[in-house]
Amino acid sequence: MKLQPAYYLNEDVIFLAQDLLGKVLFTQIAGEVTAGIIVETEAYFGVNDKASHAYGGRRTARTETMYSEGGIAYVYLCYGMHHLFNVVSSVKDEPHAVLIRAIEPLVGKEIMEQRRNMVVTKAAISSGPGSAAKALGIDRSFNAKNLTGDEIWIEDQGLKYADDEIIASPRVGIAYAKEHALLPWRFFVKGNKYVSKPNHV
DNA sequence: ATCTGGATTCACT
DNA sequence: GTGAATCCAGATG
Repeated sequence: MKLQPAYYLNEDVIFLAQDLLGKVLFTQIAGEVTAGIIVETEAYFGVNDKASHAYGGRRTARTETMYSEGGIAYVYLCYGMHHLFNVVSSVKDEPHAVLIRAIEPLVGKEIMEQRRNMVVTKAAISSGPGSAAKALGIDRSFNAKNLTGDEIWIEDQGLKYADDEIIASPRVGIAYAKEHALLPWRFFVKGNKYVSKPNHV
């Protein structure tokens, strides 16, 4: 059920970004378990990706997390108030990562409602990377945590979306990356209401 | 030591 | 549609 370390060593981050759709992301904080089905991701293609913090092989205290061996979390604070959760993949020194952009609440919905101060029937509760992370209680303390531990992990519960239910489109919020902004490295589940906008092709 | 801007969201108009 | 909130990492002096 729980994805094992070998899964995260896959060097094809584009494949991984698609494969993670339908997997279930769990967190356990102070004994409270919450989980959601991953319905939207974005691939960040290591040193060759202008949109990546590790573009050009840049290594700093922050990006060092992405250079680690796959299977840990990379959590980054954006705009001073939003935590963005990424899955670090591939082998050591290959800084590939998958940004989790949206989840569909599955376990601990009441807890997520409290964290987000809105009812779970509202799509906005976990739509968009900042919201999804907040619903699951993820903050910077999760940075570099192992994804096979008991605080945060991902399970395969047998849910698999068909190819025609998965849509690939350009990524969001990275216009500064110029030509790389157009690469279809954002993946989401067609018609799922928790997918962040724009949710058309 | 100081400055700048971002892988965003929410509350208004 | 538009703007405000809000803070850390990275770059520069």
